[in-house]
Amino acid sequence: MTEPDEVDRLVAAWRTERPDLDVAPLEVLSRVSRLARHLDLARRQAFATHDLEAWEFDVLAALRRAGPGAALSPGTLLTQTLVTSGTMTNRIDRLAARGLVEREPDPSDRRGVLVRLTEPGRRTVDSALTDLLEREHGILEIVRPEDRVKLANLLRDLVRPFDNA
Amino acid sequence: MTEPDEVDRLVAAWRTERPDLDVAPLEVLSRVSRLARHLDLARRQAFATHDLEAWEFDVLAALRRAGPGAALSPGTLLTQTLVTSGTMTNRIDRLAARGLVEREPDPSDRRGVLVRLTEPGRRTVDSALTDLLEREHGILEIVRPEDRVKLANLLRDLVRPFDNA
DNA sequence: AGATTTTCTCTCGATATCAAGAGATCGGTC
DNA sequence: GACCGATCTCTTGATATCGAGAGAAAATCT
Repeated sequence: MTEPDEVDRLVAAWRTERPDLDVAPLEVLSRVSRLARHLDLARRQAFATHDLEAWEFDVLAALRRAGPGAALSPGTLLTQTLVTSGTMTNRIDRLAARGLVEREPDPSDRRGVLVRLTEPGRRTVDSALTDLLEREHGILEIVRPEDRVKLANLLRDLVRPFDNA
Repeated sequence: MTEPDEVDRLVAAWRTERPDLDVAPLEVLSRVSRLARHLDLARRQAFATHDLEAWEFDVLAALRRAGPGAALSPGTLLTQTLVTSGTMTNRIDRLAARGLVEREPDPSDRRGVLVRLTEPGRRTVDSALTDLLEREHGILEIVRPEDRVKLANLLRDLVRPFDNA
């Protein structure tokens, strides 16, 4: 251990007040939560340069990953972004108002709608992703390459039970 | 690597659509964000048994860590929980309405208020923490004890730059 | 002392989200 | 071929949060 961080202080405080409990899990899981919070802020900053909110990127990125010319249903998008259907309707509305996506009727299901990335939408998400990855690369630089792999593998083990369930 | 997870699929999709980019950072940082999301849900479930919302726990836990008989100002609480002052006012209102905390005037600053944990509040946060740690211990069981330490140390290195800034 | 700046909590208006349900269509079954 | 549950998107109402600012008291400066 090098220098104590906020979680070290948190854990120490709990050990004083609740010496009966084993608070060791916090050493890992509190750091995961806190790091995620900081990453969220960093993402927001990276996207702000491109006039993009974090939620906008999430939706555009899902469409971008689907490949050129692909169009996804709101249902698919909401399972990928983990929001409710009402929220997704609202998001698509606003993205369409900005001209970043288009809604079109699903030819094979008259209940359904397909959301397609426009050319400006593609350009926006592409440049935002480039920026984001640069910034994230900078965050990881402090960890040795072989430790990044180790980290990725351990985190995969921790996430898998949730993904499956 | 054992079996692919959601992030493996995400990374593979980006490598197909954006072969020009180095998406390796996502292997670590996307997993951090996703794991944090799942941990949030798990926390909510653990607290639901105690009729407690996650935000209620955050406030009560900060007070509990301050030690028996301690009372904290709203200002201190909001730096610890990273919300705005308007939000903290609302939270204290509701916690006080439930009888879990009490507001009292700050004897040394007439602008100020001190928030104190009531006895029911202390009991509630204590039992919720016990439950939470049990659940978190279960989540970490899949990782070997020495790897938990490794994980904690690597995560500390990643978080530290943010904590300092 | 008086004046100015800072600090502290609370109020208010706007907004994004969720949960629940409506309306329409699809897919399978009798 | 008509029902009937399942599925899909959108609407609506409630709520927690944020951001900006008000009001009061403290700290600082001249």
